[in-house]
Amino acid sequence: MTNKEIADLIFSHITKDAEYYKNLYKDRNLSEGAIVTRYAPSPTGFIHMGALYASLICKKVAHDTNGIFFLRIEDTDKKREVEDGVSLIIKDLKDFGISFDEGVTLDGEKGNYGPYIQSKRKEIYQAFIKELLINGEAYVSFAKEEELEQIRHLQENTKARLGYYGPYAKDRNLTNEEVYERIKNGEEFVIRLKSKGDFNKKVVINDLVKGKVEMPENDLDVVIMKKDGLPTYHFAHAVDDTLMHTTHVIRGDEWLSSAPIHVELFKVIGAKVPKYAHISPLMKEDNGNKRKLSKRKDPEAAVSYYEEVGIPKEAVITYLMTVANSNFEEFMMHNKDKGLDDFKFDFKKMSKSGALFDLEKLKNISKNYLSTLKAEEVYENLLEYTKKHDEEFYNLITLHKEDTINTLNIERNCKKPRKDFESYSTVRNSIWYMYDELYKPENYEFTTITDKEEIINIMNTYMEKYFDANDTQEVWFDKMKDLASEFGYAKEVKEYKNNPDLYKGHVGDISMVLRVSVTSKSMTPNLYDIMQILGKERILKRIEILKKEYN
RNA sequence: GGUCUGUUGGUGAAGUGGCUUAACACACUGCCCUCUCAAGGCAGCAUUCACGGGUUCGAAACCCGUACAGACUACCA
Repeated sequence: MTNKEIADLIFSHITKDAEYYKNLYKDRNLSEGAIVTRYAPSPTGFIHMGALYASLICKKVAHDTNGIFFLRIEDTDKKREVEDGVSLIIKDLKDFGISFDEGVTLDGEKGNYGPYIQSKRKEIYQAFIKELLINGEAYVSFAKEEELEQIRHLQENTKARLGYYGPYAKDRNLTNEEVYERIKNGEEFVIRLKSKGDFNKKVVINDLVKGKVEMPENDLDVVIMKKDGLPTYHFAHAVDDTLMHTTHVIRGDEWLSSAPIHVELFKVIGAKVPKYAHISPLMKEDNGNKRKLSKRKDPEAAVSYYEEVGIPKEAVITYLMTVANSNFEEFMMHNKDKGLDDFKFDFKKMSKSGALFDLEKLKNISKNYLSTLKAEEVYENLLEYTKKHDEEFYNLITLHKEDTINTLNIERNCKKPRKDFESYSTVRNSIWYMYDELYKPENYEFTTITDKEEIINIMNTYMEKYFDANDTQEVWFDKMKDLASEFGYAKEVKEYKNNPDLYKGHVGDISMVLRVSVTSKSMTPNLYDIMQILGKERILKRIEILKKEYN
């Protein structure tokens, strides 16, 4: 009995061969040096940081070279699949500006190399497998779980290498007659690669990130088709990336160890091995050890965390690129007018070891990013954020739109803008006192001058004698000096420091009285601007509140 | 057990045999500036690159070994 008869028995419905598909999916006509990458997740839930990181790199590399970046869904494990998994992936990535030139979309597929969902490619994989079977490159295996376990025990006891290979791969030697019989009897089976590799010989992987890695050749008879007729990752990878003409496979470094399997698989289907880049994962410190950032254990690993805290997507992307390419940060520092698109990604600048995910650094990037926005932009984003997370504040900033924008604009339109906010969620805590509705001081943070009578005297005198809403900042501050002088405080801080005995304090102490009387806070942005926004009536009202408290 | 990979301050890192007395950035500390704050400026923070050998006139860089950490070793990806 021939191999072909076995192949026909199993794959009676497969009429096309590998050659057919190879001819069907012609080479992409791309310019010299164009890189084709793919992001190929399993639909097992929402996107996390590590996935965003990997897809960002894939996209960047492709687009830097006028190449193609496509999305393929690897759903060959039906047990782990999650409902809406695919749309979750697409939406989450889109939120962060990661979109695809080709592949699976929210409404159908786009591109000429589909289907892009592996479960829809069953016949394609099977055509390749059928051919392998006929050529004797693969074989039918009936080994059950218990049998495999036995082999493993034997290997452990005799300190042999684990796995289904060489002398342990008994089903290699099954006669076609026996195979035929057992299939006819309805016995379950898988298809395994009949490996020609030699463990004592080396394969070299020229990895774009890890460099030259030498490993023993694969000699494992790995499963290429599971009993449900779907391929394993290894085989699907070889077939898909051949047919879809992926030039660079960028994936997590947990795959590096199985690269020899993939090299053999590409060879056995008569295809060229793509270039590999095995990237290191984002890590997290855990009891003195590093471990992979985990979606379940670490809240900051969930992409939704940033939306909730109000850290802009742009900051997250910038941070990830900073981690990905160590020279990106310096590039941005020296090219403030340029953006991510102007930067050229380089695998050589990727770290070989996993970086600890640094939330502090991300916050700093976020803070800097927010400081570059126009007040109106901050306002719009703040509206969007509070609408979802802080309805009370949303209503207030909607009602007091102009005041809010003016407040956000304090010391913003200048060379060295303020960097008060690290996220949208921290804005309210910084400017709440600008809203009468929220202004219910529980604690006046007076510092040097704390005498209640003195404070009220200063405020009365200021309002009666010095206040004028039309003053420029310079005039206003000169008046502050006069006010200080009137109460026995030095006009200049230096003057006070030189002759501390001559004065009760200095002009700064007087400003502090005003600041706290009007906002209750000792730390605020420019006082002049704050008072301009509040206006005379509201300032007077606030002084009344203070007096009530202090009488 | 086997096979790979990694290890430079608290963190991310630069570094490709002499320009290194180890960039830069975050964090931290101090000073300056200043009406407070946020910034900004300046300075400090690894006498040394996990450890031990070797090669060399010269090593963080090259070689060997050890330790530690991580990955893989599924009909999961």
